Amino acid sequence: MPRRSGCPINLTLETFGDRWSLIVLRDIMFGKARTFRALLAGNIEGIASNILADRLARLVAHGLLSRQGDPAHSQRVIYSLTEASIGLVPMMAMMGAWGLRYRSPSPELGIRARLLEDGGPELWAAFMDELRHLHLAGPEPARSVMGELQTAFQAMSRGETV
Amino acid sequence: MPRRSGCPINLTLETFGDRWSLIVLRDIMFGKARTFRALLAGNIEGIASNILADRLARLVAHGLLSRQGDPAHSQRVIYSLTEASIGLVPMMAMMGAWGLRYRSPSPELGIRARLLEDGGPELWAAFMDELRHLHLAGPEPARSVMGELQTAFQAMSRGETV
DNA sequence: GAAACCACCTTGAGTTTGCAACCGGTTGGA
DNA sequence: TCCAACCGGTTGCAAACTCAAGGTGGTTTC
Repeated sequence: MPRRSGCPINLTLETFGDRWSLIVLRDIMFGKARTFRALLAGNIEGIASNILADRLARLVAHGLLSRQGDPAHSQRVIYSLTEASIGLVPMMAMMGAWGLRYRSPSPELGIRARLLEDGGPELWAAFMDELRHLHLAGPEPARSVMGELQTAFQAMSRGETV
Repeated sequence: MPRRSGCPINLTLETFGDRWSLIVLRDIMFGKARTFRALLAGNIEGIASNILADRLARLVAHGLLSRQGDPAHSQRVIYSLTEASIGLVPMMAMMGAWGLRYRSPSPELGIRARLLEDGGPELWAAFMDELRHLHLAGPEPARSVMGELQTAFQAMSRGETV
């Protein structure tokens, strides 16, 4: 694949500079969906199946996802994050923080971005360890950032102030 | 404009989730190009003029750039960053950091990403103050991050180790 | 008065997107 | 043994977008 330039920002954009790739990664990262059907059904933006199929293949080709069969279900395919996509956590946090500040998201979806921003590098590291446990068979971490995000989201959905 | 969802990451993607918008912002932010011609000529990825025209208009419409005529040259247009696009500095730093780590950029272009990552929030804040001075008539800051990046880039281009 | 420069537009071919319907194979329950 | 539900996708199609090349009308400089 010919690169437009060797600039790091450009290389990042060439990898997932479109309107869907990061959405798919977000769903796998925060939404716990790991299969084609789960991603298709769980996506709130309403991704089309052909676009999802294309992006999953592309992300696997770029090394941001790995693809393995489920031993129990011969036709089920499970997608996992890789070290490269887990490395996107800080960038996701910053993107969420920007959207939170300048684009007025819905409150219950914005709370996760706020927690992720406020937590800073320490929380990102804990979350990345958790993702390594879930996707790369890393050791089980003491802290569950996923649980904290989930709890805050549910509280917010009930209309509480966090 | 109908939003696909209220998720902050999605809203961010809807604003500049394509292969060129951030490239244009990068050139204005780090490359000091402020006019159509300068952006067209200075862009190392070879952006086409119609794409540049489209993205400039779109970025202005989204509030990421402002557009003003040059009093000295009636037909010259000068584009400036806004508070919202200056707020992208941390995200740009993170994107550069990811590209640096996982995409092996060219050394002379990678050095800026490394400096920006290593500098952390303190350096980002200094850079943002400098951009406010250059684009929003803010007070002149004591530190010139732009100069530091430039110096490092030139040293790297000469083959020195930084 | 001519040449260079200015922001941007037009054209036309090729690519990508989004939607809806569909596919053959697998699984779990009756 | 049958069947409905589920599995990861694929196909056809129209609309939208992308791109390079070349051009536009006007302004500034020499």
